[in-house]
Amino acid sequence: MNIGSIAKRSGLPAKTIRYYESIGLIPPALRSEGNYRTYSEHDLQTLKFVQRARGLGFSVKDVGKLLTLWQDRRRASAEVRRLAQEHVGEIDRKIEELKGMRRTLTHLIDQCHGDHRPDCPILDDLAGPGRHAH
Amino acid sequence: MNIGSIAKRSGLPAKTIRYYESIGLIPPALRSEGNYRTYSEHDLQTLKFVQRARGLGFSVKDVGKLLTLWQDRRRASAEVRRLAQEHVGEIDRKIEELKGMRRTLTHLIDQCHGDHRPDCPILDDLAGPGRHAH
DNA sequence: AAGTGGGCTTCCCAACGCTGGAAGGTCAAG
DNA sequence: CTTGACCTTCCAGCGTTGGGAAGCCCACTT
Repeated sequence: MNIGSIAKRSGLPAKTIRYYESIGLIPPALRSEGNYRTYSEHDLQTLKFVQRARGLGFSVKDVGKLLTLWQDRRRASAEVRRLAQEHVGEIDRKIEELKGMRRTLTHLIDQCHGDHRPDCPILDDLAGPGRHAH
Repeated sequence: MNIGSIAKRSGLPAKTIRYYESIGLIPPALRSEGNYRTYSEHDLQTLKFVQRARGLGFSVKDVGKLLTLWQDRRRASAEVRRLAQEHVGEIDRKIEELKGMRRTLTHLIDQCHGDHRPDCPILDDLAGPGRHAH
């Protein structure tokens, strides 16, 4: 299986697969006589694993840890659980940050009549404190 | 006022201010005899504006647009409002994406006993369909 | 045998928004 | 005059790709 086929089947672009190899996230692929990367079904499983973990927002670094744990049959599930929980914590922080922005913005938008006139509470607020109460 | 002072007062690191100047987000600062950047109170207002807009998650590019609108006394507030609404849309998309990840992760975490044993539904799920350890 | 077209290779550059560091100039105080 | 804090420019890198150039490989047709 060449990189194009495994790319389609794993859902990861060929470029990304080469990148993951270059940074050591996945081991170097075997090469054919013509120097093409060749992949097995097992490699496909690995790449699918990576794709799903990335889809859940894990950093490439954390995906590396997960891969190691996955391949270690003696790992403690607590370790995986802890990684996942930390990640949920990060996600929660991001959500809260975004919600804060959202609150402020919608509040400002509500106050802005949004017509042809230049008066604009949004800009007024960005321009500095003391012009509007939140 | 040198860059260090305005950095402290605006909340933006000196490096960042130089960077903003280099990409044209803010106009080049006047220079002292010794080639130091010198800033006025007006510049401070501009930098504070930038800092607040960035804090609301606007991209540097959009901050540029907001600055232009801010300085144009004839602008229509509708333009600003539209920019802000688009930004809220982006924020909503990000929040939904994160919430989706969060849902999946917490579901998996709930199923993982998280002790010393190797059995781990989180990894089983990442490994793909049909591989559930039951 | 030669050509054609697609896939593969490596390498470099761009993107985002900074951040760090090196090498050196300026300034005020002791 | 020296020290040390501040400033200058330039270069490089972070993370995760995506784009594209230049060239090799392979299977197919003519």
